[in-house]
Amino acid sequence: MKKKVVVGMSGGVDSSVAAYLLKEQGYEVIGVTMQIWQDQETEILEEQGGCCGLTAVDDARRVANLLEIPYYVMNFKNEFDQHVIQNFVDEYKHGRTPNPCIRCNRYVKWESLLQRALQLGADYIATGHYARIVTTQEGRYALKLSATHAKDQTYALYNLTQEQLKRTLMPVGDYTKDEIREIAKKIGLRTANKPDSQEICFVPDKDYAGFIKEYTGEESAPGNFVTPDGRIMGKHQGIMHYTIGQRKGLGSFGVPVFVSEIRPDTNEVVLGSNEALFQNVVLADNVNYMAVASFPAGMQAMAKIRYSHKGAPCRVTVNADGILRCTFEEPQRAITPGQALVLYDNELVLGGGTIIGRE
RNA sequence: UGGGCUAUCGCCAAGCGGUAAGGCACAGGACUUUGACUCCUGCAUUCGCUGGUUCAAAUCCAGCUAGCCCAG
Repeated sequence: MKKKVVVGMSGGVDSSVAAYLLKEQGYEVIGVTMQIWQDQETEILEEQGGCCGLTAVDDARRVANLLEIPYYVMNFKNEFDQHVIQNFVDEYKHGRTPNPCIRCNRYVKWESLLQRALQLGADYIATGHYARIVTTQEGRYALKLSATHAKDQTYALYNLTQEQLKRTLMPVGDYTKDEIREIAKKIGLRTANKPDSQEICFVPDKDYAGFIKEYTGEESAPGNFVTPDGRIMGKHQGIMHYTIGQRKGLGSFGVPVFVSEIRPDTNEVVLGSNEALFQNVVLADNVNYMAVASFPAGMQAMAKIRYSHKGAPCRVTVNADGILRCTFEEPQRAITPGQALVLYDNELVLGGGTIIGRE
């Protein structure tokens, strides 16, 4: 009997081709678009290529018709609000810089979608992510870099659980983006040239501080820009407008200045030179183990501290409280609390955690 | 009220008679399934104002205005 798979279809090229490939491979494919966030404004902006709007549904439905697979739209707005948006807002209010895509993947795209898929009698869920899933000799599931390292999305997926990975297929991870577009063109997908999505999908105008203000109904509290030694340099608009390493929007001080620290307790934003942004040690919590069940003390790894980070060699130790300590060989720029630390062994994702501090 | 000094883009600042450097900020674009960073492009027909000298002035001269400092 054919294995059944639910494919999360965004209407974009990648997930469309994923559905096609799985059908070719002999799976019984069901297409699903997750409604996670939508309002009048985003519907318009979605046309530039988002992941969760009306045109997404139209495009996905058309692709499903073309592939002759069943297609459903599922509502995950509550789950998205609860696990992604609320956390996003809360993190910013505390002076941290969250990566909502990571939580969306773990809690919405996987946890909730997988649950619904299983209810439909599916064996797997699948997406159009550029990553591969492998099993280790110890029988663990782990993400592996996609065929094109340039287009890799493992960073945003480090937090998936063993149970989730066990039931996941990522068929486009074996191809390059160009190959995927070729396939899309070959099978006549009208979305073959649709641009890649970007920006936070629920804040398409990039004004996330404005979004938080609207969502919470609270004004952001202005405070002081200060030097590392406490001298007041000016007024800031509220802590949530800033992130570590930021240069734009701070005002003129004669030389470039960057946000080096955010102090929610005193509502201060510390400004300093670019050089002051480099540090060697990252502390992280909520560690998720992927390719290995634990990290032996002093373990060597390559670590990424943000999505676009190329990765750098480091040594890792986890203390009794479960706090991960990662010491880089070379100082890294703008280690930012709230972002994820993801550890790699060559192409394999060893695991990762949420950055809570640095030294 | 005498004497001296200074007035060039939002900020800092080159220029010293030959037809307005640069930095910061800002704007737009590129990059990017997070926030940032980075990169590219743009940004004073005009030099406090008014006259004068000169082929030619932000650059020299005079007056005016404003700010700063010293003396009263």
